[in-house]
Amino acid sequence: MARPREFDPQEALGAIMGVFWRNGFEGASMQDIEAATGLNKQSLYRIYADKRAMYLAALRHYDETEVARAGEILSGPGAPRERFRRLFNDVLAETAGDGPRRGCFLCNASTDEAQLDDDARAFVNDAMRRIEGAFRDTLAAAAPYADDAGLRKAAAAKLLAFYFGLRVLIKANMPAATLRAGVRQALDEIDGD
Amino acid sequence: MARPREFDPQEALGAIMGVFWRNGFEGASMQDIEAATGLNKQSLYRIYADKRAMYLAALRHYDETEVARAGEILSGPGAPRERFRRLFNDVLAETAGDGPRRGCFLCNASTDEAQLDDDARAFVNDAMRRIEGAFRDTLAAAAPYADDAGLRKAAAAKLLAFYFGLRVLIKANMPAATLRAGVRQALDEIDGD
DNA sequence: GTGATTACGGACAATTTGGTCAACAACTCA
DNA sequence: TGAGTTGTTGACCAAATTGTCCGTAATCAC
Repeated sequence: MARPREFDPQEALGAIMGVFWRNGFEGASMQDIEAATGLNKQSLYRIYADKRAMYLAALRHYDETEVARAGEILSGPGAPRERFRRLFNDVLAETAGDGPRRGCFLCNASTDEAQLDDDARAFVNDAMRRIEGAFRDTLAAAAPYADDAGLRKAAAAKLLAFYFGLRVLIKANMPAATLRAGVRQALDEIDGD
Repeated sequence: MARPREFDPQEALGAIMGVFWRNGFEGASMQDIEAATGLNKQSLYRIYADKRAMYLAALRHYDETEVARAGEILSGPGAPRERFRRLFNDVLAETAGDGPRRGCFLCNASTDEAQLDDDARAFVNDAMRRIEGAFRDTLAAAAPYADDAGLRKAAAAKLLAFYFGLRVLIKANMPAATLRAGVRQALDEIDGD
């Protein structure tokens, strides 16, 4: 008994995520969000209480799409080294074009930390822990990590730092060749068949 | 023939750096800077043309103090592994207290990218390249890196990503024990005596 | 048609932002 | 003493910020 919604909320959320991902919280103005979604403030404020709610929703959306995508890659077939190769190559793909490099939304958000509320901070930290867990699970697929929880934890932590650092360097416009060499080196150090 | 300056510009610059380091460019208001330096806007604007000049000066100051400190650690005595151990331990020291973890100013700045001008962006990128160069020079101190430029480049890129990733994870409040394990693993993979 | 909901545009308010200006006090050097 | 510079305080401005409100058009169910 009412006029139906004409836009797709998920599509709008994707656009919102893009803006925050690129510009950060303070750096993204409502004007930017209006332009990216093609909606105006009223329609947006009907869905979200305020700008922070939009940011939190964008973080969740990132988690459900990009982080989930990494999880799927890691839970695919093959030995750990092969799985990480797919993951790192997927990340390196961002260096292909010459468009702007967005890096990792979680890293960006954790840098925005000062401007964020506790909810957002906790969400980011939790998402990073979950990625670490996925790294550990991936390593557990083969020897020598399968039988050595300590080694698994250490290797996962090392790869996690490498992973985020890689994304930082990508955003900082490091030459792709340098990054590829680093990835090759990191992959070579993953044991197993 | 004039009233002398009553504050130490270097000291003020250190305080300015701290504010931008913690809060980013947009996140740091002039009020914050006034409070941190103990000065008021007029005194600040007499030294710096505007807020961006302050930010750029803060980046330079970071380069001359913190980045230089890393360079000194790396150019110290010992085999490459030993030097990187000192560097990483120095970075991990930030996890000791329970104060706020600031992470790496360069990483934070590169995230602020969208808000920055070309000068700041170029400076950050250049500083990262110089750190990469220092990593390469450090590896060149011993076999097998001394004789293999390709290996040196790849290992330096890998360690660079690990280094920045480590600082991201520190800022994201990763447990110190996890990070120490990752550092140990990364160090073990550095070849040489 | 009537009522209800949605979208849009513009106007609006309240606050905060970076940055400027003026006036006065404090200090050094000649 | 007096000229010249510096620091401090406070007022002030123009612009941008988030968020609200109103009026109008469009679209559904009844």
